[in-house]
Amino acid sequence: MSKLRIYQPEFYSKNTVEVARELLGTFLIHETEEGVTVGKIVETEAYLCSKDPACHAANGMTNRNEPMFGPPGTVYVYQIYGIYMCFNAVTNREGVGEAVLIRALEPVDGITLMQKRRGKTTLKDLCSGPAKLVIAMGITMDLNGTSLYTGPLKIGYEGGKNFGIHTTTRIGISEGAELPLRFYMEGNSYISKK
DNA sequence: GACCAGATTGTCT
DNA sequence: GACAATCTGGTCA
Repeated sequence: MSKLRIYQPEFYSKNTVEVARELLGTFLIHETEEGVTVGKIVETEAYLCSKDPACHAANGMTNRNEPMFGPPGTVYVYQIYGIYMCFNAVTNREGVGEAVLIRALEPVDGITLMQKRRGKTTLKDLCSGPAKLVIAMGITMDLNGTSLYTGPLKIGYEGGKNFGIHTTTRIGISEGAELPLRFYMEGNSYISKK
């Protein structure tokens, strides 16, 4: 993990679908006082502003989705169903309102800390869902609006990629559910759903 | 294994 | 006042 390279703003400034695909196989790193946790991203979803009723930004900027309209590489964390939270990486350009939802991670480092936070020991249960990985990584609303290249939460990569990418429809939404905007790493057993 | 109901609260209409 | 980019734990097979 020592030769991880952190993605710079230019990486997030591209087409949202392209960023969602390229994020697969990269590493999410969170440095906290409790310790460092690292997970490999194995599942993502793209949320496009235009023609995507499921996107929070589809109906313009509100108090909640304001970070989505920030510069690319901004962290967008929001609470859902009262008790859970989800983590997004803002993409495209400032003012557009698009982002990539991180849906699942494969635990890489700081696993005992993840197990402590989750109250579970099974590796596959630690990060196999958007709300689970937020808990395992120790992500909170404090990170909302921070930067993925200067803050404590970062995304980096190492080496090349050698795996297939599956494209399917998204999960857990009522509108725009037919759009093929979910991507996951082929053959990985840490995704949220097969 | 599959299916289903309940939890619980910020945000928007 | 209704809903939401979910998870968990229960039941039934």
